[in-house]
Amino acid sequence: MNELAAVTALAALAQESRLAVFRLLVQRGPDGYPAGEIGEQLGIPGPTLSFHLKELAVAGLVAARKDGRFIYYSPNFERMRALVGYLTDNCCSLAATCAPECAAPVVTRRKRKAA
Amino acid sequence: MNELAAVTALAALAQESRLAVFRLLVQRGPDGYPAGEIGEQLGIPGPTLSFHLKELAVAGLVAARKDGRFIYYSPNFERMRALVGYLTDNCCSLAATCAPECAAPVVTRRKRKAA
DNA sequence: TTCATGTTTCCAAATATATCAAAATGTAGC
DNA sequence: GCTACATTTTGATATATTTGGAAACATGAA
Repeated sequence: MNELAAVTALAALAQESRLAVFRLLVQRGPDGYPAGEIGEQLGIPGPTLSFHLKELAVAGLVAARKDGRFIYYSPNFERMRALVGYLTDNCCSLAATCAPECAAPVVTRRKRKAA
Repeated sequence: MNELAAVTALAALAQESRLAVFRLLVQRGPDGYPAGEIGEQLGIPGPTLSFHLKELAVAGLVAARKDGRFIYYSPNFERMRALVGYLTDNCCSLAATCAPECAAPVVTRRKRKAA
């Protein structure tokens, strides 16, 4: 993930409604929810929700799958993982400062340069 | 870290200049850089930089320390760690989906409830 | 005090974002 | 075809963010 992609993803999550939408989708898992269901659960009117879903989709954080008249939105875990990876790699000091789950990480994710 | 704090921190990082500033400070470490040095390294005019530094400070991501005529800005690693923790806890599916450094996390960061 | 320097505040303009009513699009069933 | 429903697009408006010049503020040195 490059800087532009990171900024885009961060901006997508840096908004109350969108963060709520994304959290809801994460809770739900890969099946996702149709737009209407999301709007109902969070009390967001259609056009507003549509606007926010598009932002999340542009940032690559959610995927849309059409099924009949419904459009199911689901979280892109891979993308989210990439964002967290970017933050830990670039925005924390050394090694595992921002990877709290790891007591003592031994290997990093970086590819070794050819000698 | 609650939702509001998360949104604030995400918004602080969701801007090209600010992300660059924060990355620079992280690279630098706890000693920090005076504002002028940051501006010079990144080519950001004084008033603009001041505005961005304030945003980062309000979000709790940087600390300011005065030393003579200089104001040294340094990253708040604890805060960043909290943000990454929030994201992994709330915005990733199960367990370690977004903690790439960990092959098999055994313990979580959560405090055990008193029995 | 005066000067030079580092940084911020003030201000105004340009740009971007958020919201939602109304209209449009797409789809399923009749 | 028509109707009903799910969702998006349009378009207008309100609000917020970003930018940087000029001026102000703060500090240290002479």
